[in-house]
Amino acid sequence: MARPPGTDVRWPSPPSHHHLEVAVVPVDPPPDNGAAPAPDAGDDASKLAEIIEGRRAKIDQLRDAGVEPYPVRFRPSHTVPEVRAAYPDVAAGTETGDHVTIAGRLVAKREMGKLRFLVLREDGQDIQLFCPLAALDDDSRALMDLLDTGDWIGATGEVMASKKGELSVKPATLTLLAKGLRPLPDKWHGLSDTEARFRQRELDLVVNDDARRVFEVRSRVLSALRAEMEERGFVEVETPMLHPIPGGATARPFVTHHNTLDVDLYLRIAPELYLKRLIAGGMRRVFEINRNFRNEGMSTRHNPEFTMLESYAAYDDYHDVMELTEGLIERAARDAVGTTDVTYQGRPLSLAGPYRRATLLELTAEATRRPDLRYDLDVADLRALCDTHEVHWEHAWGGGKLIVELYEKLVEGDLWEPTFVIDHPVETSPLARAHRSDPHVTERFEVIVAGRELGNAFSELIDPSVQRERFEAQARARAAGDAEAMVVDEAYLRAMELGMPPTGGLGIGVDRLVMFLADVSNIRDVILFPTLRPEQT
RNA sequence: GCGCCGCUAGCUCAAUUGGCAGAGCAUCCGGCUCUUAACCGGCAGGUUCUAGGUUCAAGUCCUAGGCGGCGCACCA
Repeated sequence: MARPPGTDVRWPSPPSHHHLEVAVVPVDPPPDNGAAPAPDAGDDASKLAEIIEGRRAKIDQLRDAGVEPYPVRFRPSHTVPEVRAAYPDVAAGTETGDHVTIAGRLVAKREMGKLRFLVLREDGQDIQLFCPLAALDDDSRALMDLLDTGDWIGATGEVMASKKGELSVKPATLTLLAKGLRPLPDKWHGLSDTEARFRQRELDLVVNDDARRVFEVRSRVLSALRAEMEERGFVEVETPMLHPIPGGATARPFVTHHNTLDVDLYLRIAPELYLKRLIAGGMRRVFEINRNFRNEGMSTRHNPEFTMLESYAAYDDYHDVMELTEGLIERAARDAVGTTDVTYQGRPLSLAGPYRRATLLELTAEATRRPDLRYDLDVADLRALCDTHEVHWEHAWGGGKLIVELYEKLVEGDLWEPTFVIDHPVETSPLARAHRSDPHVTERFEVIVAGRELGNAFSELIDPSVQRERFEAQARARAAGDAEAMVVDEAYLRAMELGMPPTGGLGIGVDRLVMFLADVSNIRDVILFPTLRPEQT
């Protein structure tokens, strides 16, 4: 929460991280043991307050008995998954003679008089603690009665299997590692309230196996992308998140302010311009995986901060980048889920290349049944075509923009299998170079998967004079009221004037790639702490 | 930004045309040495998201607001 001094994110307004917690139900402080004051035990919920108070009382009892409820260190000999893996089949009712020390969160207790069964969870895997009270030392037996689900505990004992064949550890000692104050969600139904899952991701991770699975997939995707890039000779770099002027994409930025410099800065909407300056400087192949921020609408596919992979490779054109894109997506799929043949939202999806390649113009011509479709058709004709298909248009738009709008409305959503939609018009592609054989379009592609844009790439524009003209056209659009249009970036132009080799550039939406591989439909399910309105009380 | 839907105990959910707010799990108390959604008995737990309104009576109907989900718009 604490921001570095001197920064102050002004948009959106800084959330109040320390709204007053008014204790409606008074909670007696623990008697004089120096314990921290109650965080917020006394919400309006009396039952919750009662539970928390009961657990505080247990902490007092523990301290009175000389047990530290929040000790400093613990050394397990094995993780729970390691124990499970090491003893795949212990015959029912047998003891192995092997002793282990394990740790985890207590997630269930089943008490049968003098025999107790505890369930310990670590790294998403459970193991049973088989606890005849007689097998425990005195301290552990006393501790047993003060344990609650949610507590972190350690256990040392023999690996065995119960009469029903459940792999178990029979502890001789139990150690409290951290006392939990709050109850766990329902052990059977778990936590299904979506808002609670997003706001309290830690709870989601404790009780929902699927949440853990999704973020494991995400982690493997990130590793796979890095491995593939490195194997292809790319160097990972980090470029600024604070930009003096927003650039590299058409999007509305977040504004912030630096106090010492007394200048407004923008959270980056794309790293593109900085990465290309590195290419101009002679770094032959670079990539960055990091956050971008766009101050625009939120939806199941858009979070205000999202993760992009961007890469630039000297000497390459967009055909090379298509090959790279296929390699990255295939690698991510294989490493993250073991196959390129996945199921997304109940429908099969093959991520194995090579992907279909089709021009934006031919796809749109087909969808509109206008084989004569061209970018230089009379604008009135194209506007009429938009009207026919109920596509909104504006007078400022030229033929390129009109055809792109038709494409997005009529074509994009229906492209299920991965498709390279290539050769976008110059009008909507200010940073891409003109096509080598068609002046109306650029050497650009978008890779579409399951009807959604997953990546965007082009043969980069490297001619500084043309780039200046494109910037100036954008600046005119901006002056005319287009808040997303680009501004002239002189520092970037200066780098291009130094000389930039032919370059192939790529951007892939990592969150969306994870969505396909984890088979989830809401981007918030692949972002640990998605942007939400601040909680109010 | 617009539309639709949702919000009831710590969690998951009920509550008939507007008629005494309930259950399961969890908690608390008692019992139980092979349970695994353990079981059995008992106690307790509520600002029904908020503020107004209609009504003899509102969880339920009306108005405004809050938060979330989904769809549309915008974008990656």
